[in-house]
Amino acid sequence: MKIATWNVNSIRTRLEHVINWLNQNPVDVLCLQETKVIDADFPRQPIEKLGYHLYISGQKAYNGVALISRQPLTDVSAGFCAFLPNLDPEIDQQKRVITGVLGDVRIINLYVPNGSAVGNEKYEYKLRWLKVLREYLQAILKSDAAICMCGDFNIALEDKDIHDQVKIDNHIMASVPERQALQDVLSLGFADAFRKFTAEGGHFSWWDYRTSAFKRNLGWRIDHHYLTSALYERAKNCIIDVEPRKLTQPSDHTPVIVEF
Amino acid sequence: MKIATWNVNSIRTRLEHVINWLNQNPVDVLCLQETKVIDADFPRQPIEKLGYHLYISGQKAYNGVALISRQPLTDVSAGFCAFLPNLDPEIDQQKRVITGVLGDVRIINLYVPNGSAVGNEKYEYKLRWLKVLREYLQAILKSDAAICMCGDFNIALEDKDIHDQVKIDNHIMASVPERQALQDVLSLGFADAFRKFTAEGGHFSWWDYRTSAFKRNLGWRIDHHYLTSALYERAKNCIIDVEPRKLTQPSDHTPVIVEF
DNA sequence: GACCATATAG
DNA sequence: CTATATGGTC
Repeated sequence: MKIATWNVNSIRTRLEHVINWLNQNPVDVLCLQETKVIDADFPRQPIEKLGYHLYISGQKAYNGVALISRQPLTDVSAGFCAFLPNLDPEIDQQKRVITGVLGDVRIINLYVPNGSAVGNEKYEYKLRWLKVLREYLQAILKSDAAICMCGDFNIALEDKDIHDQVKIDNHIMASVPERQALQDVLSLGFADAFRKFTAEGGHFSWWDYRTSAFKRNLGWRIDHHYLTSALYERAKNCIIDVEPRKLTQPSDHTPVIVEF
Repeated sequence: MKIATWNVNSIRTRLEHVINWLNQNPVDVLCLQETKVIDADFPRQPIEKLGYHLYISGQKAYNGVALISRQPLTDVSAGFCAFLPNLDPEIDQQKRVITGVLGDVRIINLYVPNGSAVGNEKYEYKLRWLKVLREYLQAILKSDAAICMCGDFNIALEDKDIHDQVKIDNHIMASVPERQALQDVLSLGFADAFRKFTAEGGHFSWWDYRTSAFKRNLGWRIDHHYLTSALYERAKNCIIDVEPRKLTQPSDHTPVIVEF
């Protein structure tokens, strides 16, 4: 089973890239983030014409997540409230969570808030959101054992996940509080699939559009697959496909694929 | 000598179309309107690399005219005030006029105000502008005999220059006062090059982007070459090239070419 | 309908 | 730098 994650930065702008990539990379599930489109306007036909099933949770202009699956998924739901019914539903106004089950694996597709800059309002929201994510996973873990939680986490846990031209100190996506908040999430029993196979740094999944960051390979590894232990044991490989970032009008992120 | 006029509706968006068209249509002078760019940002290199000389008068977002010429032009100037120094310079804030001389022909490239809707403020400006144009031409006629005045006039002088699905009565670009204002201009001694060769209606140079107007051929002939009498006699043909309007991301106007 | 400006986000 | 929303123009 192959599960990929890709922040496409607008599915409508990136539709051709996604279709071409799926044709060349027949994964079982492709998790998209930043689809940036309401459900009614999602380009559903072109995906389904390729033989995939589609599950989406989008909004206007921002955020938005989608699951593209070769086989039908079961128990699909969007938002934290699906597993935390007592939660203030306001947390699900931003469409950042969608989940479904394939075989014995629950896939959780996340678009973690970026946070803008350390200390501001959006940063506080990011930390609060990660706390809710932890509760959400606790609820899910009551019923599901094999979980693949993937997506754009907007956090690089280790300095070696970040190019060396940036002052990491208190930088958004690398600050101690957000790293700690993510570690608190992972402490429920998740491990980074990529790090099972690759120890060294210099592997990135996101390069800022600005300052020719990709050309200079000034990237960050912020798109992850976090697996519960039994699934982590089954992981056969986890690779970053840099090719789509080389295309014209690329997303600033590139796909990451785990195989079981 | 071939002189073309083309409202490109943004030279930056249409640069490739213009380059391809020039390669396939080696005219002596191409007059552009609605370049929509300040002079500093005009894509000068790609035009000059093709072997053309470039003379521009642009502004931010709106209007803007340019002369693209195989040979250098002489006596190039922009704005009405170049020939009417006592005029309030405010009239030249909108970049709608550029002129230059090739051989014995003075080319005047115009972007006549659209006028928005009959009776409103912009319409009054259009009528005032056409009065100033008349004075401008009177000044030029003191020194120049052979004049090719071309561009987007935003006026269809005859009903047969307009498709038959529109209520022409008092319609902008067809109202009596603006037609009269243009006739007053032409009465200085100008004649429509296109009508030297083609009497029938149904020939258009502009089709609204909306309501699939081009597909249904619901167009207007509002882009013209008006020639002084001696030059009118020398005119060998005048044709509308509809092809560029068929391209993807086209301008809403298409080129018109006169040959002497 | 397509373009530009501005604002916001990343 | 590359997206989207809104408002203005044609």
